[in-house]
Amino acid sequence: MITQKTCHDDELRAWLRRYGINPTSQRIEIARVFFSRCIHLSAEDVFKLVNTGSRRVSKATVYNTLALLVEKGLVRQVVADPAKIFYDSNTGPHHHFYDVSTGELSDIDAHGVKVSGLPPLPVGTSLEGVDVVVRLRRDQ
Amino acid sequence: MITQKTCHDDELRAWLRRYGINPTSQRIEIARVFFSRCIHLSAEDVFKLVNTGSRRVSKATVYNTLALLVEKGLVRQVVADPAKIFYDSNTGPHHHFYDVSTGELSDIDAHGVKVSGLPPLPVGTSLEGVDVVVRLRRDQ
DNA sequence: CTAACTGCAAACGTTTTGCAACTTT
DNA sequence: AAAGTTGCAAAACGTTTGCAGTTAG
Repeated sequence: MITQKTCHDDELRAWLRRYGINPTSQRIEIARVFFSRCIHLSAEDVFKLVNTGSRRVSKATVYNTLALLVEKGLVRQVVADPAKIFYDSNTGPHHHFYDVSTGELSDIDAHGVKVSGLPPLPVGTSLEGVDVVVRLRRDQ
Repeated sequence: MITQKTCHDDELRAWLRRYGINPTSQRIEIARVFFSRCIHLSAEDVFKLVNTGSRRVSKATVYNTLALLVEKGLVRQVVADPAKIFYDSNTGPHHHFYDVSTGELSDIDAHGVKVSGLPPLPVGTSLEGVDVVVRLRRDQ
């Protein structure tokens, strides 16, 4: 299900630096999993992926780095599952299908999707984002 | 912030029974907090509210009962905060503002709000619901 | 040398679970 | 007695933190 594409470290290093992140070897490993095909990953997924084979990255570093990637805008958090946070390397405007039976998250291109008729924001606040989660259940 | 309206036990008993829930004294206490004004409550909120004064309801029972209320459709879960689940006694169609600075959740009436242009559901799945969470941040 | 980063383990807050005791029929 | 419900404590889970040790500029 989770595929891993090999990327040159130089590419990843450049990507991180472009966003003002010091590219350490652990951060490059973590960046690699987001550069690869699968874009919806929990912290646990990332931890497992970077620790396949001989590499060793601790949980603390995974969480620290994920927080850093979110802060710097390379990756965004998706709150869809009560149990865990997903990290999404697709930072363009889009929404999500969330399969409550499997816990799987998939993209809905924001192209064409429109949310209209929202009331104005409460005064003294500014918009962080609009999340649309379409929850669905697999039929038996 | 959290107000409590007194309700007759008979009313609450009837409400629970209507949904096929055996109305024990603890379940009545928990139902009471949802019958009252405030509709967005975390499990912790409910635990505190039912344990003001002399009443004693354990955490396990709070969680058991909340799960039961969700299963029977008296209350719905709202996933907006990564740290905790909200329970919402407003089961009609509506959406939410979520203030990321305070953790406060407030309703957006679905009246007038329209989500259009969503792609068809994946085959073999059926719709559970569409959640729209407008995340906002308090200005400093 | 210094500042930044990492790993471990322990702590944290929320939620779940096992089980004995208590109700209710 | 049987079935359903409750409370406690302990455990589980994802996440965060403190700090000593390591690495990189």
